[in-house]
Amino acid sequence: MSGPIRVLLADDEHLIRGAVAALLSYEDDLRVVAQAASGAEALAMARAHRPDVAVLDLQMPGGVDGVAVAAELRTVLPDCRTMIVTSHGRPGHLKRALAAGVRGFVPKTVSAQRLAVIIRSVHAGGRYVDPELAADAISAGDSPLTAREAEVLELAADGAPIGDVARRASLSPGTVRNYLSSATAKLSADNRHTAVRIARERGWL
Amino acid sequence: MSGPIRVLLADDEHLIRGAVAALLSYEDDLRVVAQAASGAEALAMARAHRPDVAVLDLQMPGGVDGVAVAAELRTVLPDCRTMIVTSHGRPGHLKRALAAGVRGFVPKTVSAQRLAVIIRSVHAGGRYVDPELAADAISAGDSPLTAREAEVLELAADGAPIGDVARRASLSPGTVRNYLSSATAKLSADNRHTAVRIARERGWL
DNA sequence: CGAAACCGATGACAGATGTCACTGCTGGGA
DNA sequence: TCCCAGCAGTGACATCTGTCATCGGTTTCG
Repeated sequence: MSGPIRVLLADDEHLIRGAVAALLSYEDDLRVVAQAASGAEALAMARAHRPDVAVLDLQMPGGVDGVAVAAELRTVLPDCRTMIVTSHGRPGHLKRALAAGVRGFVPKTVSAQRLAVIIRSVHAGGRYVDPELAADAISAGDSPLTAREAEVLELAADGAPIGDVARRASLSPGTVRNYLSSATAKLSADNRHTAVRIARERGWL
Repeated sequence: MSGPIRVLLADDEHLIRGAVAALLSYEDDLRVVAQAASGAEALAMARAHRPDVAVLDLQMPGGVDGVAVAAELRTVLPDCRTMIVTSHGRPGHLKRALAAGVRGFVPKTVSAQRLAVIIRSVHAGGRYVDPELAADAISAGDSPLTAREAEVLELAADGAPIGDVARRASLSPGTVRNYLSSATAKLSADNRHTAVRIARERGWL
């Protein structure tokens, strides 16, 4: 009753994008109608080709990552289902993705056949989250950090001294120290640097 | 006068590995004779199938990365040319790779067609290094860090306090501080944490 | 041999950092 | 309404860190 599923593929790695496109083309009911190498390009392509499903790499150059694209697509093309494919499956990414309306979240370790199956499932209105990533996300739990704590920790992530962080956050150095101290305590880390690492691992940053 | 080029493909991401294998199979003179999802598996496969060219992902699970595989292959299968494919092209990786006898170093942003061309070139005895990565490596230059400085910086990379680092390095805390201080100065960083970041970026860690 | 570089360590010092207590202010929620 | 959590700040204190000078030992190179 309907034509093939129209797929948008976004991945900055040409080798992978092209190769996946080739493999998916073996499936009669899937058609890759557009490809993109960055988040911005993905949005432009989506507007132009109006795909049924957008398969997005999580990390792409240019600041606009897969989740951002998904969030934008939800308003621009509400009928387009989105899914994320990624190499590094941090729990927090999964949460962000689901919050952005993403319906599929899979690691790149899956085979192309499985990917095709999942694309069909997502297109049909289903959801799919890699079981292992889901387990990680559940065990990681919710972030205990308040908004400001996370914000300040983010600004301190590059290892800059507190003075710099305070200036960038437009806060008093003392306040910054307090936030970093409480964040460090909540993550039971030795100092803010390990706190950053832990928060990153948990996907809370 | 000779058969197709026998290729070993090693990448932990099944999606990519399978897809690249499929694309390379379009080339009449290339044949993917073995695939591996880890460094150890790659070595086993290489021993069993004796490929002409090994295409290795830089980062693979299990401690044995692409460069380690290449180094091992040089003694086990001296006739097998090796090349590295990677997503993150840090200058230092390139150096390590070349030192390990790798003859090709390309980012995953290349197309499959180009990869095929490069495989042929490497098999014919040529070398190929991505121009952009080469430029980065040259501009990054050699590491100014001494062996101990790099070692201590590595141990301090997780943000652990100096006492821990000293214990793990079996050094006096004072000595650790001195090494970290000189390393920080050489990298003109604010503190050891940013020094770690800079060294990582340059591939000196 | 002498010089230079690296390794390992100590001591001293200033400044950065982590921790705690305490003060206001604000916006919910019971 | 009161109470609590979060936000923003100050002050004080102990500790950690970064920096410097200095020492003795070793390798290596000219």
